[in-house]
Amino acid sequence: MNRVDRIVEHAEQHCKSHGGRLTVKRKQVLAGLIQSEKALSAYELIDVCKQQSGESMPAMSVYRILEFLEDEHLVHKLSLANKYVACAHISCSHAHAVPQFLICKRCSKVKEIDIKPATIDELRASVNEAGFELINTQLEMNCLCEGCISQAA
Amino acid sequence: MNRVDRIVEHAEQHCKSHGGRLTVKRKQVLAGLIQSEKALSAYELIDVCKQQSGESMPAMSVYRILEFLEDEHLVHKLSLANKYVACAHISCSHAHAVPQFLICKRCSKVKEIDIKPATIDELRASVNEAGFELINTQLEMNCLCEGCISQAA
DNA sequence: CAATTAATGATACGTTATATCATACGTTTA
DNA sequence: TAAACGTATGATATAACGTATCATTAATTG
Repeated sequence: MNRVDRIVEHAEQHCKSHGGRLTVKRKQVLAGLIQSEKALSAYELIDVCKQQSGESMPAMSVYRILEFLEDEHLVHKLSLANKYVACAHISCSHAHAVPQFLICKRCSKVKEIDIKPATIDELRASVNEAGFELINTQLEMNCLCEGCISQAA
Repeated sequence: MNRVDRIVEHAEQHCKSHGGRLTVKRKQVLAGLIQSEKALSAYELIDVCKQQSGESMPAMSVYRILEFLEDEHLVHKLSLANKYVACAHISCSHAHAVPQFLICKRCSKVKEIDIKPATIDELRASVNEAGFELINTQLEMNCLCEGCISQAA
């Protein structure tokens, strides 16, 4: 079984464990995202699905499915790029904190990292000093990835 | 002269100082953003301009003008909210570091803050550890503002 | 197996943004 | 001052992104 299938299988177990159903369509979408190894827009994902399965996938379905996958924490929406990316930790068994995302502005490769809690605390303190309150700590940062840095050089 | 006009005047001086032209239309757009004291979508801004001037402003123009104002650092685009906000420092004479934005998810009020450089450094270090490189430090964070916090309570 | 709930299909529409070509306006300069 | 040039705006079309709604099909449960 290949990498993608293994992850999808984990995802299915995850869903089953609390009554969710990872249907064929949903698997297609998730597999498309995992396969591509980068963030895709909803419409790029439609193309990927079409290529992989032959049949076309209506935009409406993709959005519905992405919403489901987000609720299941299998996919993250990246607002900075208006794209979606498979969670990097689907196959991990332990719980994960809110992740932070490094998004390559050039090739859309995404790295999901955990920033030191102390740094997050400092951030939150700065926010509170300003009278605001963080409602989540999902930071998204525009970056260049290793590959694109060396290409640019 | 009122607050908005004073800021617009500063903006005009800023543009003139290096050959930019803050035309009537551009002033309208900028003034609309300053007036509203929160982030607006391009189309909300069209409505505001229409109300203020009577004549309608084509979407194309607003986008062009927003681009100009961004280039002049008079307006920031907030990707997290798909909205635009007037720079909080137009009237300041000193140079500013890259700002960070606290965006109230409920009412679109925006606070532009400077996070402690040390915190930014830690952030950048985390990013570099992951093999990526920050291409800018404009963080955008989903928050609740003071007003909305107390309302929610 | 009927009833109910969940998922998908189909269609339309709303919102956000860009491409392109034409027109008007300001400057410069001959 | 008029031609020439660059900048700004108008007008129109279309691309890209996302949601609303109702119908239909599939799965689950009583």
